[in-house]
Amino acid sequence: METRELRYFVAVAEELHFGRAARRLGIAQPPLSRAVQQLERRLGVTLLERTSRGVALTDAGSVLLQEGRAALDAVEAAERRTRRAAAPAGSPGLVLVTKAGASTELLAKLLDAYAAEPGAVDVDVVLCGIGEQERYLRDGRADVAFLHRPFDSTIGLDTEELLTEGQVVLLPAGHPMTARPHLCVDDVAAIPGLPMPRWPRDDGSYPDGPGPEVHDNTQLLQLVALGRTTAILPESVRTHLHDDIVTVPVLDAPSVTTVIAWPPHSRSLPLAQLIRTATRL
Amino acid sequence: METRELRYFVAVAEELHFGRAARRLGIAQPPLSRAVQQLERRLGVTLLERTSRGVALTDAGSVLLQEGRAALDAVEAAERRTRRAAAPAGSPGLVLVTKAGASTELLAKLLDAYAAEPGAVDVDVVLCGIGEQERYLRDGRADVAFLHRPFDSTIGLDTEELLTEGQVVLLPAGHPMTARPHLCVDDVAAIPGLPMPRWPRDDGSYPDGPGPEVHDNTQLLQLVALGRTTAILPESVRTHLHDDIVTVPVLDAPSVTTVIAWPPHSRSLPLAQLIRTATRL
DNA sequence: GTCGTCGATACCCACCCGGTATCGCAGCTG
DNA sequence: CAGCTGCGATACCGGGTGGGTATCGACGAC
Repeated sequence: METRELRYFVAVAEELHFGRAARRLGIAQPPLSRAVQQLERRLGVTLLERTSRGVALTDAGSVLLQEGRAALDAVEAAERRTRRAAAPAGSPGLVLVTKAGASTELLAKLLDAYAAEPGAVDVDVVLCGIGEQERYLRDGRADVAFLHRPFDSTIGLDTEELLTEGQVVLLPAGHPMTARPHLCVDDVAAIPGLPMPRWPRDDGSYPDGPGPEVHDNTQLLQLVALGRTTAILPESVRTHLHDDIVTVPVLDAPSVTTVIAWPPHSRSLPLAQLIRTATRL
Repeated sequence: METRELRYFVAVAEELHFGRAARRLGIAQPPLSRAVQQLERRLGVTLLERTSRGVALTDAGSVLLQEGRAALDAVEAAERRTRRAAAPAGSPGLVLVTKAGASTELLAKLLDAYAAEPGAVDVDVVLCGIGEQERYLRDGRADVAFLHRPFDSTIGLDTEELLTEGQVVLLPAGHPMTARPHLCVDDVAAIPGLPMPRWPRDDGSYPDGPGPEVHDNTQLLQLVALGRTTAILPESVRTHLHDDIVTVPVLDAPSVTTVIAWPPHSRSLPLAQLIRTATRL
C-alpha cells in the first residue's frame, strides 16, 4: 500500500464525497476514483459503498480510516524528524508542545534548568489547542509534551509525573461566593447567573448550554472578569490573574497532574536529558 | 514520502550495501540507487555516506531508519487489519500472541472464560519467539499479547496486570541442591557443572559463555533433565514438568508479572471484552 | 598494473498517474 | 414524464517515472 493511495482514501473517507476530496487533494475527480478502486482491488476489500448520490464507509473502510491516519502520521513523523536531524546547528534540537496558558511556571523552570545543563540543545516551545498535544507527538511536529491528567489522554505515550495540584474556581472580584474559604463542584454548578463555559469538541462544534462559547484561556479570563461565566482550573492559574478575578479552592474537584510525555520509541539523547532534568525539578 | 521509497531506503540502511538490498527487494541495483537519491533530493537530506567500497548511515539516516521502520509497520498494520475487518465470518476475530511455552495455564483459562461470554468471537493464538510480541502488535499481525514484566518491554502499549508469580530454579531430579527448601540467585549461579543457558540476542547471535545455546523451552527442559544446564523461570512452568525435573524457589529473583497488552489506539469491541474478561479472572 | 567490487550514470521501454471529455444513474422540478 | 442536475465511473490521451540492461569511474587487493 502506497502512502499516496492511503492519503487519497483518507480524504474520500473524511469527505464522503469524491469531488470535494479531489479538490482538497488538488487533483481531478476521475484519477481519484480510479486510485481508490485500485486500492480496493489490491486489498481485495470493499472500502466504500457508492450510490449515485454519495458515498458511505464499510466496516473495513472505517478500520482503514482509523489505522490509515495513524500510519500517515507515522510517515509524516519520520519525514519531519529526519529533516530536523539533518538541520544545521542553531535550529531547535527539541520541540516541546503544551496547551496555551497551562503550566507556564513549571515550563519556565524546566527550560531554565535544562538550559543550564551541559550539552543542552535549543528547545522550541509550541503552544497548541486543547488536547492536540498527542497529535503533535504522533506526527513528529513535537518531540515532547506537557499533558494534564485526567484531562489529556496519555495512552500510547511514555510519561513522568511532574506536579500534582488541586483545582480552584475562578470568580469575578466582589462575587458573594468569594467570601467562602472553599467550595464543592456542586456549589459551583449551582451559582446563579454564572453558567460554565462551553469548550469546542474535537470536531470544532460546541455543546448546547447556557454558558458562553470559549476556545482559549484569555477569552475565558476576560469573560470571568466580566461576570459572564466561571471555571474550575488548576490552582497554578493564579499566577496569571489580575485582581479582577478571585479564586476559591474546590475541594472535591479531581486534582490535576502535569506530566511530561514523549513517544515511546524515542531514542534521542537531548530528550532523555530534558526528561531527567524535568523529573529532578 | 512514499512507502516504496521508505522500504527501499530501509533495505539499503539495513544491508549497508546497494547490491544486496536490491536483491532482497527483488529489483536491480541501478533503480534502487536512483530511488534512494531521489528520496534524499526530496527530503533535502543526505541519508547515506557512499564510498566506492560501501555505504554508511548519516545521523539523519539513522533517524529515518528508526522512524521509517515504525512507519512501515504502521502501514502494514493498517493493511492487515483492514483485510481482517473485511474477512467473512468464521475467520479469527482476534489474534493473541504470546511467547511459546509461557503462561499456558492462564491463557487456557482466559480463552475458556472468554469463549463463554455472549458475543465472543474466534481467537487465534500465535506463538512467537522471545520479545517478539511487541512487533506483532505494531505491524498488525496480532491484536493483543501476553507479556512478562520485567523481561518484555511494555512501552507504547496499554496493559493490564493479570498475574504475579515468583521464580523457581529448574534442576535435574536427584541433584543435591534439590534438597534445599529455597535458594538465592547467587547460589544458582555458583552451582558447579550447571552453567546457565545462552539465549539468542535480538540479532540472532549468541553471547559467549560456558552454557549450551538454546532457543526454545522444550530444548531447555530437555537440557535441564539431562543435567547440562539450569534455568530460573516463573513458577507456573511447574505444571509442564515431568518428574525428571525438580524446582526450588529462588527467593531473591524478581517476581514476574504476566500482563495483557494491546496497541493504545485499539477501538474494537471484541478486544475490549477480552480484556475485561482477562482482568476478571 | 590488473582485476574485482561497488555505486553512479546512460539509455530505453512500458506502465501508470493525472488530465479532459463523456457516460449512466438517480433525484428533483415543473 | 421530460429535462435538469449532481455524482461517480469510464474512455482515452500524454508525459513522467519506475524498472530493466549496459557501462562507467573509483578504489582496494593481489
